Amino acid sequence: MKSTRSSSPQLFKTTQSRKSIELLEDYVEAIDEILNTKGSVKNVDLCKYFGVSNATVSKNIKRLIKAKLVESEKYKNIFLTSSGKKLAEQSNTRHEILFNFLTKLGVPRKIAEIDSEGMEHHISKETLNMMKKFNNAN
Amino acid sequence: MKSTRSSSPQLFKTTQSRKSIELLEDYVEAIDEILNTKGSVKNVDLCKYFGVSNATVSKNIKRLIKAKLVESEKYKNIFLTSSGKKLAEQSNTRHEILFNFLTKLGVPRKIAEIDSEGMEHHISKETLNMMKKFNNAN
DNA sequence: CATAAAGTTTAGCCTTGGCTAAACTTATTA
DNA sequence: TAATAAGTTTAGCCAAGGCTAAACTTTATG
Repeated sequence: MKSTRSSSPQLFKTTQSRKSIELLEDYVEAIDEILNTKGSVKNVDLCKYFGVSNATVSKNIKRLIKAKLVESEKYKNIFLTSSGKKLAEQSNTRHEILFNFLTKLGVPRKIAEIDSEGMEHHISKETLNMMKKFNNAN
Repeated sequence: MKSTRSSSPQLFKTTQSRKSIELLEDYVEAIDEILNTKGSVKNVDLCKYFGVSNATVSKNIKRLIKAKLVESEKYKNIFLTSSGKKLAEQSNTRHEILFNFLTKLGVPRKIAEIDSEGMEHHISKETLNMMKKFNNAN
């Protein structure tokens, strides 16, 4: 019943890089979603989505461009590159599996949405596969 | 089957504060664990645990002291205050529920350990309760 | 018990991801 | 179409959480 866990020094990821990957993933997911709902994406859409300032979005879009995940000309619309699209789809799939899993577990949709948002960057392929199995069986 | 999720602009937490809480929780958990295994905690123990430099630990310990979660005199052992202990216990409980849940779901221990480490700060009370139920039923 | 080794803190640097204010561009509208 | 409004970028700030190198304290050893 208890199944005590072992101490886990240094399974801690290289924090700097991990965090910035999270940000990139969140952005491509958001851009993909906004594209699918309103057809185009600009700075202001992402401000609203993330609840941050226009300056912050502008800065982060530059990071995405440098990472070759999005394309955009000054003052113009924001697009996903093909690798941006690929990443967005991967993130989305993960997100969906997790969200479905939580709702099937009995978590209310609203809360499942928040939790899956938070957890999605911290789940291994293996765990995700187990969740998929669970989803299919329930 | 699909159960599409709603777009979730601005369920994004106030990132700055959230992150620093995560750090505090990780530290009190680590301190608690080290205390329970080797009886005392010093800078070097936390360096090994987190895989960061002595300078980083020193700086973070100051944050913990400012937050009244630990007590420590210069160059001396590190202790948890009563609120530090309380926080450590809460974090531990969460961690354990999550870890047990993942293993019961079929995730290998090693991976469950890593994943629960990453996810524990992003799980709501509600989801945790569902996991507890699942644990008891399986 | 003096000196070397080990451990801790401090100083100063870097990057990330926030912010506001100001400058600049695009869109609207009188 | 000129003037205003709306949107975007830039500049410059801040805090968090990393780092190394140097200073300082504690512990161990010859």
